[in-house]
Amino acid sequence: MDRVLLRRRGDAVAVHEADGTVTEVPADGLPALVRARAGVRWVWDDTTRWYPALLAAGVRVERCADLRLCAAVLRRSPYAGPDPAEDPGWAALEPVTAGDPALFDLADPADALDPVAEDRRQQAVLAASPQRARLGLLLAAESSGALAAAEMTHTGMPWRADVHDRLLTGLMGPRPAAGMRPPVLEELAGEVRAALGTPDLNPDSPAVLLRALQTAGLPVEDTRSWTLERFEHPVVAPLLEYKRLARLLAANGWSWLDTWARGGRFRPVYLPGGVVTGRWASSGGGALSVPVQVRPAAVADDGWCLVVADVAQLEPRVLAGMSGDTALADAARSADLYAGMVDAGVVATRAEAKVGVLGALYGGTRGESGRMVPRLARRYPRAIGLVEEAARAGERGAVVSTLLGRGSPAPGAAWAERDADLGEAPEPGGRDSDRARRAWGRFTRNFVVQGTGAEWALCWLADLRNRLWRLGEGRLGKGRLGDARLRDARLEERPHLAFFLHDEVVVHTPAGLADDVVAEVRAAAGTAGRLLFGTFPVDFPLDVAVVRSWADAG
DNA sequence: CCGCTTTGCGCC
DNA sequence: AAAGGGCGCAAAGCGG
Repeated sequence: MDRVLLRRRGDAVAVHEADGTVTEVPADGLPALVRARAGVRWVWDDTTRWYPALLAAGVRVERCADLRLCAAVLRRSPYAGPDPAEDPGWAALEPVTAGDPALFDLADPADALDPVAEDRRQQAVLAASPQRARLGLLLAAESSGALAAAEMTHTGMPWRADVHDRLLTGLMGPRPAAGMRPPVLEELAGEVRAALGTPDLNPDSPAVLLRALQTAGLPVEDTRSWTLERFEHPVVAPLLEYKRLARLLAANGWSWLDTWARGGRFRPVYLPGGVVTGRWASSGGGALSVPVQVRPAAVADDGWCLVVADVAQLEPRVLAGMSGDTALADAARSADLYAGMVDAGVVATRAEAKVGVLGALYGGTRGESGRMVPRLARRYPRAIGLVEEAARAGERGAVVSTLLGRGSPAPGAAWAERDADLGEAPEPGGRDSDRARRAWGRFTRNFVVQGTGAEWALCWLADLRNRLWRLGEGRLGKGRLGDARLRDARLEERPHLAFFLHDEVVVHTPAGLADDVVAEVRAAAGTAGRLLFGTFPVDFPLDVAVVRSWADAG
């Protein structure tokens, strides 16, 4: 496959071919060049600096290598090892977003880096890796994720502001003037003030509210809703309702609509590789926590629908695969892994199975979770052994790795942070440091599973992205649009990814292709399983729904 | 006045 | 009923 590197040269772009020849095109000629060369893997410093403009010009890229993201993976990977030859500028390079001043900055730090040398270095590191196949897959998946992320920001999630507005109005009354409370919230605030005998109380202030609650005789140390729920007092009901609505107003109210859901689309900014485990982070709009409450506003365009798919119990299935635990994989043969554990007689109830598995993944030690884990360890020694070993490694300060070779950060500054998080003064005798060590062990325990789960999801997304494109190609070519339109059919005119969150995707598709999309979503999950675990028999069943509104899924 | 931290809560 | 991992965000609070 051709590997062609693009490099900015003032107003032009230098095009470096695999055979070493270099040509230059003016920047505005790039979309045509990229469109003309299907099948190329485009190598560039950072997808966020190249791809949005191509998408805006109607050009979709099939493959790329994102040197920034790949450098970050290699920097920490135990399959690569530290490379003193890396220019530290790569570690300092930040992604950019539209409207970001850095985009228009003449002194973009990316331009001081040498992508040709960096690509050569990365290829050499990969070639020397003892786990070349896995690490190569991870780099490809990470880069593909960068493409998918840019595409989803470009196309956005269909979002009906009118539906969202009706929903808000129905819950809290009409939109108030800036800085005022909506009527229902004002009313609830009044009830809270009356119940506490504090006519001037601002319920938005936790400190003030806490003092008022204590003065009213409630023995609380904080104002969290699950703390309040424990008490019978006239203030509890209106206060909980106030908090629920105030939260919705602040996080996904009218100002969120104004800012993030303009033009009929919600366009979050995804940050691939933004979490140490390899999960994506997001910036702006709170894409990682779109409350169930507002999902009715995500409605497909007329004549289109949403295909919503999520993986049931991704992490325990991934654990079965990476540990080669056939007993756990047997339980995972069931569409409900927890039910599979009950059927196998490991635990008595589904609830026990769930709490036990979560305890194993997160390091739960107390309560029912702590009691369940030893039972699971007897039945699933390889799976539990893998996470226990990851925890022990973290406790002694060692680095752990995902299946494909994403390395955990070394403990160091983070240990000090963890101590600070616990909010306790250092004690002589090492109790705090033991506590920090165990906390780090819980992190590394979870890292290997969460991180490998993120790798599965990346492979799923990458394969699905290509399948959706081809699906659009075939149907548009044969069908309604005809050959002339085919070449010009943009991403947003075909079935496309609209949203992604850890283990869930939403595809926006012409209604007539929905069944094909469902098949492709399932096929892509099969691909991801084989890419990570080969022939090891672990299933990744999906819950899939074809709906008009996101709220109708699940 | 700004910018950072804390609090509380949404998601997987 | 809460616990155990990972996040982002808004408002309030606070220090400079």
